[in-house]
Amino acid sequence: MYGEAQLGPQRFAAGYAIYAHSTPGAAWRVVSGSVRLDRREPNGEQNFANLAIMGDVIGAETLLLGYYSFTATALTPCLLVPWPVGCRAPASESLLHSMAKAERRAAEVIALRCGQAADRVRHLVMLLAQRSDVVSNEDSADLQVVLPPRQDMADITALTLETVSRMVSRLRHSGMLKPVVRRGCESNSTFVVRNLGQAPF
Amino acid sequence: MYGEAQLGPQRFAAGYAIYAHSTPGAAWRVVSGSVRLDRREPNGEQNFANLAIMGDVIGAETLLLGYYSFTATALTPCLLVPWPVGCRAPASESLLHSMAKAERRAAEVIALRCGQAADRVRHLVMLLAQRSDVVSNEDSADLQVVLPPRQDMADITALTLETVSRMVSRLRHSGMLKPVVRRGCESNSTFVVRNLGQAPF
DNA sequence: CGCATTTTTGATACACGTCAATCTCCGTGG
DNA sequence: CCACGGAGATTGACGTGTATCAAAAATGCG
Repeated sequence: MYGEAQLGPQRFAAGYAIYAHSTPGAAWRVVSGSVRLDRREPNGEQNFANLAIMGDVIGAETLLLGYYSFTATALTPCLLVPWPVGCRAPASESLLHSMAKAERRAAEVIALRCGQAADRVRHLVMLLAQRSDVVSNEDSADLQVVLPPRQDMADITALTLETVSRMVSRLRHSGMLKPVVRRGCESNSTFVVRNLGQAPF
Repeated sequence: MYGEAQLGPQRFAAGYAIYAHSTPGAAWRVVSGSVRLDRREPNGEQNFANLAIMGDVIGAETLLLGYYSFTATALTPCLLVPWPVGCRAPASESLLHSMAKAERRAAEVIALRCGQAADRVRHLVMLLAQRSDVVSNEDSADLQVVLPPRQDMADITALTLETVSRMVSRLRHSGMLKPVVRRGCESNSTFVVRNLGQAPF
């Protein structure tokens, strides 16, 4: 008997290939972290196709096809659990729920690719930012974010890694992003997010 | 008794508002034509969120929520039928099928927003092009396309309408798009598409 | 036919891409 | 412990593709 669906939560390190296009496997729900989905173009390239974050379901197409349509890669350290499992609600309702969420996520990713570079990067940061579990003592509105590598951020926003790097630097200087200090040096991927009076969107 | 789900196929003219965000209604399948979905931003604006073409299901979220999450507008004359109706397959399979298709469509729309302007417009044209029912006598590989207004094409590709207009002109001059003649004058929305040796995508 | 809307075309400006050099961070081995 | 090398990130200089602004042309509608 295959044990895939019975496996428990699974952790993946940043950059880790979670599953590959057209291989068999099951669906997962993203508990924490962020995942990029890529599709194989007719010419063989792998291009960014979608983004999954906390609460999103990935690989649902395997329930119908038996194999994955996309390739999934961990952008940041992430935790996945098999899906659907222990759904109290009927299967179709669970499906509808994740379908509705997927459509909203797709609309958000599409929105990440219009407007000026500064806004795109800022929106991406806000999308990835989560309420910080650790540093919740000082400012109640503070969030934390683990940014993916610059090249991945560039793929998501349809910018270049140089432009993304410049925009992240600008956000740091403006005070919106404050690097977290570990072992005496500032991380360039983990930040405290301070949403200073920016328009809610 | 409400008759929505029992209604038959329905036609919409280009530019017609099919349904509005947060109003009650049912789901539809697009039989022909193209539809844009918009989402209401926190600031009140309506922004392009997704594209639906032949075979896509729109408004599936109403099965769960009872109301629409997006606003739907006809980009070109289109024909919709209620969904799901007369599904021989079990409901969950039909759902999965449309979910998988929605994910692939989202990936395609995301891909329409990267690369150079010329490629983006060309890809959009190829996405909207259908095997022409009428003019199928001369060249077997010829397709036909009804282009949406330039402003809508601009919203979809994240370009400006001026740039889109220039790219369409360029495609016309390159011979890829040939305007259909009606009442003696060339249409600027209906074209015969000739995929001359361009890369398969 | 005349007016409003959409589309086309042109001139100019600038935001971002491109290319390249430098810097930081880590792991490896002497 | 430090030297070395590779990968990713940062910063700068410059060119270009597209946005912007503006005007004319084409189209559709009453």
